[in-house]
Amino acid sequence: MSLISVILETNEVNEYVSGITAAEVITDIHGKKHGCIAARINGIQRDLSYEILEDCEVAGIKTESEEGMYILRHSCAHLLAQAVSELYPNAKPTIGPPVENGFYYDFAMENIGEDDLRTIEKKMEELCRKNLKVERIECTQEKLKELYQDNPYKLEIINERIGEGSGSTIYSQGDWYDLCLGPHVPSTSNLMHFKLTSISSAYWRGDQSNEQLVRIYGMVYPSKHLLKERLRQLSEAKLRDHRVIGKDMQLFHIDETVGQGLILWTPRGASIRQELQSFISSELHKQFYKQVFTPHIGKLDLYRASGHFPYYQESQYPPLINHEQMKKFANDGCSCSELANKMQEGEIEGYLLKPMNCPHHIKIYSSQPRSYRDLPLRLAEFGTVYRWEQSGEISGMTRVRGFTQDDAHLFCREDQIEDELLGCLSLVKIIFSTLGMENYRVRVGLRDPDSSKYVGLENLWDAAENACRNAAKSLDVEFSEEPGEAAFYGPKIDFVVKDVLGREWQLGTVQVDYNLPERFDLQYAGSDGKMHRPVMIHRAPFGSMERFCGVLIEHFAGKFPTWLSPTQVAIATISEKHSEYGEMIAERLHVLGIRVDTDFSDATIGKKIKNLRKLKPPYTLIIGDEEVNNSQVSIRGLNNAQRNGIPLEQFISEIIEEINSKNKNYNLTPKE
RNA sequence: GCCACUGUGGCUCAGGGGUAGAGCGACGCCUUGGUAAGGCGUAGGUCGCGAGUUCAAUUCUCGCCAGUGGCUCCA
Repeated sequence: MSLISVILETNEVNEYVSGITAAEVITDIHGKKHGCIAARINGIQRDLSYEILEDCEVAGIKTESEEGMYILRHSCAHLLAQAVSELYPNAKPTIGPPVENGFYYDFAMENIGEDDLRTIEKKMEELCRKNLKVERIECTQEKLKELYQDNPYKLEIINERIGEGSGSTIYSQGDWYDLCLGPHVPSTSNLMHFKLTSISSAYWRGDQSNEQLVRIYGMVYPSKHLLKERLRQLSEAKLRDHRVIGKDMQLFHIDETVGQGLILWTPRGASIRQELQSFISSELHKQFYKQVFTPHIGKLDLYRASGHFPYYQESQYPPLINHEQMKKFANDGCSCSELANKMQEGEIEGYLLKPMNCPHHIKIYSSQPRSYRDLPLRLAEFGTVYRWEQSGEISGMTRVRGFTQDDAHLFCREDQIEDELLGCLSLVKIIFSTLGMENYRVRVGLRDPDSSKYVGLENLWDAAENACRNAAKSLDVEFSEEPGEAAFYGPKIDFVVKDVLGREWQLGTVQVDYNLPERFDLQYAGSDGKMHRPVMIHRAPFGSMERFCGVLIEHFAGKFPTWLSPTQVAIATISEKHSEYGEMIAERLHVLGIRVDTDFSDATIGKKIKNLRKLKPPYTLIIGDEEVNNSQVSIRGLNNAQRNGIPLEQFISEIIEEINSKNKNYNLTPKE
């Protein structure tokens, strides 16, 4: 019996008998109620049952910790798979990892419905109550292949990841086991507080050409309380959802008779968009951008030249075919399938709803000779584009089929790229910081060296990727470099935010493009008297007005700062005899360009306030005898704070200053 | 596009083989009320669309459309 030295989290060193388990060490340090789910031994996650044979460092992993939660989720995924295997003997488990906020498990099995989830949950509860011990068992590759002879998915993993002659581990609980490296909770009884949340299809290994699997999602928490807390959070998040708020506040409307993914901006939403566009336009002016306007369609040949039509044909609205050619096809007895082929082959003439603004802007560039003195040329347009997004993808304002980019194309010399990128990024920064959007991540999308989808010369790609990296560094924000995330024509810098449900959306983007100038043979006269090829930068700091507004609605939970708010001032009168004064105020504010909503009805003041609150006005003016007699207003904020007896003129000058400064609650934060 | 679920007045939702109900909102009357629902009344629905089964379909079946959660895709 030999002694080993164990370094604890506190840096103390204890001596134990070799063969002691991680659990015993942790219990020795923290007592029986240590709240640990697993251990970290020499930095490696281990089961609590792990036997310690040599000198090492030991630390407990608390269940509530991020690490602990992932282990809990992972174990619960196993529990789910066990329940499914018992209820559906033909189901073949594939993989089931923990993910942010929960876990999922993919099965090759018959399709099941939501009711079946409840049955599976019951089975899982039953297995929890059985208090099954979760055990780690070492297996050779041969043994694993034998265990999984009926499961081609597991066999695929075994063959790929586990070398011949070596082995791996399975984790068993009761009669059931799963190929897994662990670690896991000690017993199924640790997994009582779970809920299966949804069901979907998924492709084996995420590849559309592979077999479709049934994916079951769930969540699990160490206590009933935490599970309930999470469910409460989710239902609160729903109230913040831009689709819910958009309806409540009448910001936009989507009508199935207009078309899927086509946004109708109603007056209130339109006022938000208008303010944002004015804001960005003024910033663009400061950076010497030139505003242009271009049509919503362009000839197919234009998009053949740009490459968009052939490359993205599946995700565009079908072309608008010329009448003449249609007639000719009809006379020739062209069948539908022949027509489809002609479209595929590009043998048709007509127009395309523009999927991108760049070709139009390029034609503006090349509409006259350019010299190096003209560069950089920055052409900006709120350009509306149309893309045939997959029907299952369309969602609210964040994924739509017609959207307006705050687009611009910068035509510059190669030596200007980095400065131009910096200018673009500063624009994004100004916008995000003005709106208080701090929770974004920056992604530098690079090419995937193994993929063939990218066009252009390697050395140009390298230069452009370096320029993006350097520009991103200037942001002083952490960024990730992601191979395979580049556009097919060049690298890019994306700004990504999360919505209330935790889904990520790309907003702003800055992309370097050597490809289109080449395709359209763009030129400028250099100082050397020779012709040169400019480089293009595509950039859209908002991304699209639709998506940005959707995200912004959630960011503010509908409570927009005064400069953006669809209703900037609401007015409610105590009784009808105050209507005249109310009208007068509304008129004065309206003339000053302030957006006002009123309620002068005969309802009680409490009711009027309640109703007006649905519009989420930053300020509600209450008008009664006091105010009328003294030319005052009483101001009620959305936070219910109150300032009474403010002279009307003072309120007007204060709110105008607040709006102009784009500050929230400037000088008008009501006293507590 | 794929899988699951959902679709009932403007909104939120109940109901369910015998052609529909509530609350809020709207409108009208009463009330003239000081800070998150005063009272009474009225209007408003081919129960997403189209077929089928049935004596009878909003309810059951099928197809389509749209929405929701995922998967895949995203210039």
